[in-house]
Amino acid sequence: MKLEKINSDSFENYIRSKGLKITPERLAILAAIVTFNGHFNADELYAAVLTNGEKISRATVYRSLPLFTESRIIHETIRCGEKSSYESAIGIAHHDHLLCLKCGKVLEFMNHEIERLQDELCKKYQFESVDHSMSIRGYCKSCQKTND
Amino acid sequence: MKLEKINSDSFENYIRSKGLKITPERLAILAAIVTFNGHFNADELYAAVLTNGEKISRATVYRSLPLFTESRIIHETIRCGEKSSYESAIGIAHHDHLLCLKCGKVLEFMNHEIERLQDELCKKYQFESVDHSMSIRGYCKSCQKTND
DNA sequence: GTCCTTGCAAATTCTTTGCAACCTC
DNA sequence: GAGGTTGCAAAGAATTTGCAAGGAC
Repeated sequence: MKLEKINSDSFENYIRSKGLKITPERLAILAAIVTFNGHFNADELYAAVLTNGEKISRATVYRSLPLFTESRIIHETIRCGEKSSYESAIGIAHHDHLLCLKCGKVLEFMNHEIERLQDELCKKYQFESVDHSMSIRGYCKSCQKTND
Repeated sequence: MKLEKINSDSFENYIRSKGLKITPERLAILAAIVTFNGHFNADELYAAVLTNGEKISRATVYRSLPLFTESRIIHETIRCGEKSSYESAIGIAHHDHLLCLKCGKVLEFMNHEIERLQDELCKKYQFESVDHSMSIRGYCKSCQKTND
């Protein structure tokens, strides 16, 4: 798939530009990241790599996470109670989140107008944006009824 | 100060409505929260309570955090690398964040238009909003020059 | 008096690190 | 071959929990 190729390229470029090395472990982790459509945490990523039949250690996953965030393959998203959570930044339309405090459901949405305002803001503050996350916490439709 | 009274009331109402109890420890923690203008984490909150001359245990602070978030006195904010971070939600105008990936600086801003759009979105999804956080990651003005 | 809370210390959970062997460039 | 990388197991950091004693209502 085209998108994946582009992304593995950008990862490899980053790695090389830093004088680091492409290893089978890192490629296995990248492959696992690509399979995620939504959010994942370190442990889920580790599990996904194992599921793919690759044997690596948890430490390697943890050590690779900064490389992937720095090469903008993934980014850290808000944590809502749990551990650090990441999200693949590739091949997915950017979106923001509505988090239900009751059932834990995550609704994703995308609003061009908000995106545009964010760009304006960055301009105003002369801030070079890399990515952003927005999340609204509250109660989803079905939890409002049962809300105590 | 008026604001503080209002907030300690809302905390006490919440506590009572749940059949829980107002304790000196909880009040000491609330008092410490009020002194924060910005962000803090569990340990900083614990330290602040001690600084105020109150002797409580770290476990009590951890156990109280959910109570304060549920009563909307504080809310969890995005974590950027560190531990869970909280922010007092009282007496402070709501704002969002620009996080510099290089120097770690946090710029705060507030944009009414974005707030308004968020409200619209919630309406559209029939989502009852409690609070929200938005953060834009990137490079601040001074770090762009030295950016490698 | 009942049931919630606290402090303590131990237990968990998540993440990082030291080190010797190993692999990439 | 030099220097980055890995796995392992141990170390660390943050947070949670069990339990007996204490406190709020």
